[in-house]
Amino acid sequence: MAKDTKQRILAVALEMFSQKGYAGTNIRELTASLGLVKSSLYRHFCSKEEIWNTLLDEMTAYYDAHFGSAEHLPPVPDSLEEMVTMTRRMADFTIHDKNIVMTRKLLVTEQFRDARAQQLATKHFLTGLQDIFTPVFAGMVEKGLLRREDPAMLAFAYTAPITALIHLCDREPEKIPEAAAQIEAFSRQFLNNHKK
Amino acid sequence: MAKDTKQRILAVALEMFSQKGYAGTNIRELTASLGLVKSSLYRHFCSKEEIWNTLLDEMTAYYDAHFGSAEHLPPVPDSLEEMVTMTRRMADFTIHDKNIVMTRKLLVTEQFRDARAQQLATKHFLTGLQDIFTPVFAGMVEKGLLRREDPAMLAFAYTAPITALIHLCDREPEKIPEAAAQIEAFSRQFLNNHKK
DNA sequence: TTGACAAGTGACCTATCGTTCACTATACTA
DNA sequence: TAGTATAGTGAACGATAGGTCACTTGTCAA
Repeated sequence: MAKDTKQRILAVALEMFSQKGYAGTNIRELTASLGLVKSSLYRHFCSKEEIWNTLLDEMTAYYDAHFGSAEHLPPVPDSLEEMVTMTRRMADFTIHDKNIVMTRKLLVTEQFRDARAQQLATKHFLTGLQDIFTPVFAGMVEKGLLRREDPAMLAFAYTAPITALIHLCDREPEKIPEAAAQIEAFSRQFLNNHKK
Repeated sequence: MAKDTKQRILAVALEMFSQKGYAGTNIRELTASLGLVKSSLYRHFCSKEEIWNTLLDEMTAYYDAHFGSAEHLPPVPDSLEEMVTMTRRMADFTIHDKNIVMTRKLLVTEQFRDARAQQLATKHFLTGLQDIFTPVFAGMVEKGLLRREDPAMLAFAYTAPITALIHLCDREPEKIPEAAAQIEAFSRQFLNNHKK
C-alpha cells in the first residue's frame, strides 16, 4: 500500500476539489474517506498545496500525452456523416469519463485563483480543441468536403458550441441526453452549412 | 450610513467571492476592507450565508429586470454590418462592466456547490443569450437578411463561441483586445456564411 | 532473529473560522 | 432634555482548519 495510498489520496482529492473547491475541502474528511487519519496524509504529501500541485502536474502530463503530439490527432473523415459520428463519439467520451469531468470541474472552479489552473482552463476549453480540429477541417477542405474557409475559424466555430454543451452536462447531468442530441444536431447543421 | 453599509458589504462580498470563492472568503478581511470590525457585519447580515443568498437574489432580480421581458430585446438590425456592430457593442459592454464580470466569475466558481448558482449559470452562459438572440435571428430571416434556418439553432451557434471568448476575457484580461477582434471576425464570418 | 525503514496513529499545536454579546457612540424623536 | 433605536466595538466563544511529533505497527532484507 505504498504508492497505492498516494494515488488513492490524489483520486479522492480530485473528487473533493472538483465538488467543493480547494478551499472548501478539508483533509480530515479527505483522509477519513480513505479509512485513514489526517496525520497519515503527511507521510505522502507535505501539505495540502502539494496535493493540489501534484494534481495539476498529472493533468498537464495527461493532456500533453493525449493531445500534445500530432500522432494523436483524429483522422480526417471521408464524409460529413463520418465527421458527425466522430464528433458524437468524442463528445460522449468526454461527457461520461469521470476523471475528465472532475478535471473540468476543478479547472472551472479554480481558474481565477490559480495561475496554472487558468492556463489549463484556456487550453482545455478553448485553444486545445481548436488546435485539434483545425487540421481536421483543413483536411476536409482539401478533400473537397467543405468550402474553402479559414480552418482555424471553422474549428473555433465548431468546437465552442459543443464545449458549451459539455459544460452544461457537467453542471446539470440530467440534461446529458438532451445535450448529446443538441451536439449531434448542431454538428450536422454546421457541416451542412459549410459543405461544398 | 445605514443602508449604505449594507450595500457596501454586498459590493465587497461580490468582489471577494468572485476572486476567492465563497469558502475562500473570510469576513474579517471583508469587513476590514470597509474599515469595519468583523462583528459589525452582523448588524446587517445574520450570517455569511445570508450575504451569499442576498447576492443571488440581487443577481436574479437584475437579470430578470434587464433580460426578462420582451421589451428589452435588442432590435432586429437592418443589415449584417449593423448586426456586427450591435454584437461588438454588447460584447464590449459585458466584457468591461465590472459588476457583470464579477457576477460571471462568481457563478462560474460556485456553480457546482450551489443549486441557485447552477441555474443562474445555465441562464447567463447558455439559454439566456439564446432566448435573446432567437427572435433577432428570426427577424433577420423575415427581413431577408439571412437564409431561412432554425432561428434557435442560429442563436446557439452564434452566441456560444462569443460566450467562450467572453469567458476567456474573464480568465485572462490581457487578452481582451485579441478576443474582441476575434468576436468581431467570427460575427462577420458567421453572418456572411448564413446570408441570403 | 534482528534491524531498518516506510506507513499509520493519536494527542496536541497554533491559527483562524463564523458567531455572540455586553457595551459605547451617535442621531433622531417625543 | 430624556429616551430610544441604530451602528459600531472589542473581547471572547466553540469549532475547525492545516500541520507536527513521538510513537506503534507491519514488512522485508541481512
